[in-house]
Amino acid sequence: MSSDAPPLAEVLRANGLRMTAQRQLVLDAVAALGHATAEQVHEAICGKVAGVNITTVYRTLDLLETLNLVAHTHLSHGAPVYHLAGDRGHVHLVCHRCGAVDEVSPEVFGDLRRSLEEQRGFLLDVGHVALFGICSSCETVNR
Amino acid sequence: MSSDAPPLAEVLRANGLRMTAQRQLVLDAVAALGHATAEQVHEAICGKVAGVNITTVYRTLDLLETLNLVAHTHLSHGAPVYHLAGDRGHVHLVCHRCGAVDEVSPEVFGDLRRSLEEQRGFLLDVGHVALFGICSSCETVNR
DNA sequence: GTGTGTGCAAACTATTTGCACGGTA
DNA sequence: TACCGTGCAAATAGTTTGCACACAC
Repeated sequence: MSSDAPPLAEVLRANGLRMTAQRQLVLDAVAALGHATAEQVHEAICGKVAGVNITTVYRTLDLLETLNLVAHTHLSHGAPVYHLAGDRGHVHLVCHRCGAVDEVSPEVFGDLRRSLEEQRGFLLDVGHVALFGICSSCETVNR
Repeated sequence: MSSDAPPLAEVLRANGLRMTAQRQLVLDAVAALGHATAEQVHEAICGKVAGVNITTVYRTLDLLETLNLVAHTHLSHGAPVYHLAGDRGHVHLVCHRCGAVDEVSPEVFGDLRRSLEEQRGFLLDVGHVALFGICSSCETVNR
């Protein structure tokens, strides 16, 4: 599970980049939150230390994505959601009604992936997929 | 194919709304474009007649969606893409590399849908799904 | 004539960019 | 010391809202 904590300093170093507190904070926040928007990451960091700018969060998320430490997915309203790249391959289930985000194993995509590749020559990127629908809670509660 | 052109005037009338040139233009543009952002719809209309405001396009798309004449899907970068509600159920394949948008029948979701419902009680809304990956063109051309 | 729909402009949210300063290496 | 990274503020993109006028009914 937590076997491969990303060696941030090393990765940065290897790319001629510098290790900074902000970068560690952003990476930690993403890891802690599971999946979160840039704004949510910013808020989480502000809860710990003051003075980290939202701009820096955006830039750092972008950087971390380039370094393949985090990845982003497009959920509902267009706010990209970031998560650890190690989590790549998990699929988001977004509830239309309550907005809850659940995750499933990409294994459920097995057949679909094969079909798309055969029928369309389309190489599905499972890690970037968001599925919409009604979650079990909402389904039970209402109507 | 074009058997069920939406009777816009009727639907509007039935809801106590008024028929206007703008509303017809927006609906026509969505139908003609297949899937397009609000801005693209606006541009398409401006190509025909001048003087239709982008604000009106947004408002009209929203209205047409309420009337179930069009629906929107979230593709890549956060700009919602509108299409005829009759097309609902088609699935978007978005290419990470070239941005091309292809469509497939929701039938390919058959098994997945069943799995999600059984495993998670999640009712998949196929019409709102966008899948990301590499399209056949990009796959062939470049590696 | 009456009230809805539209156009214009401004407000708003989310994100990006420019520039000077501060901190890492 | 040298240059990268950050903070601040302004710019940008996408979308929404307020208000007065115009048009559908």
